[in-house]
Amino acid sequence: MKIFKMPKAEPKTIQELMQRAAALAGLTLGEVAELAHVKVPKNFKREKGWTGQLIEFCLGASAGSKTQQDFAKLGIELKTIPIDEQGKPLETTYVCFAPLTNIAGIEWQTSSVKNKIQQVLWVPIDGRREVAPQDRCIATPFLWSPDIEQDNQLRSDWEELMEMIALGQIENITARHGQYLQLRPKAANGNALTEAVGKNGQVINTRPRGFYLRKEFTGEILQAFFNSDKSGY
DNA sequence: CAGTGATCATTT
DNA sequence: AAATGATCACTG
Repeated sequence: MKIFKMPKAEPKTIQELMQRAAALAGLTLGEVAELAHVKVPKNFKREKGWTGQLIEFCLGASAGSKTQQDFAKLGIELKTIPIDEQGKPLETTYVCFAPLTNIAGIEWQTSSVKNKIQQVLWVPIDGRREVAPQDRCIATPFLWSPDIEQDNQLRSDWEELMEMIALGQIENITARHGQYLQLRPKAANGNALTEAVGKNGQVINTRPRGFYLRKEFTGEILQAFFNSDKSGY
């Protein structure tokens, strides 16, 4: 049984990060919140990113809204993911904003999506709505990098979506496009607007969009890990 | 407004 | 019941 202690600084090595993460396994959000001296919301209607921020804090990620990975030095992105009793994801996973202008010449290999998910520290957490947030248990965190097949799956979807954007078809893209990577609105509300390319190449205003990993995709990642999990948790 | 962290809630 | 489209809080 590992005892979790709040970190004072950013982890300097992957080993240090993974040790901190491993120490969170089995704890409830309520227990972790107490260690962090914060209150657990009764629901997430008004604090949707609460869990992610808590885990960031617990692992020593530097706060702020940077476009880079959470642990840039280590090249690792942190993602909490809500799961059900079978370990299946309950929500899609937000990756990053989609560029809607000046996208000529942009490529998968250097894209924000590719960069963000090169190496992810997944922290699966019970996300069942029938369980009170304070009682939701943290499962075993694990490190993942896309294999060739997964990279190809995402690249294929990404190229399809980016081509539509480049051709001024942004308004025709729905969340139904993309088998593993989808494009959905990502904003504070429906009034938020940003520039994009219209049907005839003109500048139009549209709702900002973000890339999301479908549950089918993250579900396979989780399943692959749980099937080989030797942690005994 | 753009970006971080995501889940909510209406529609299908 | 599941997925899409909408939304919440906070920081530069």
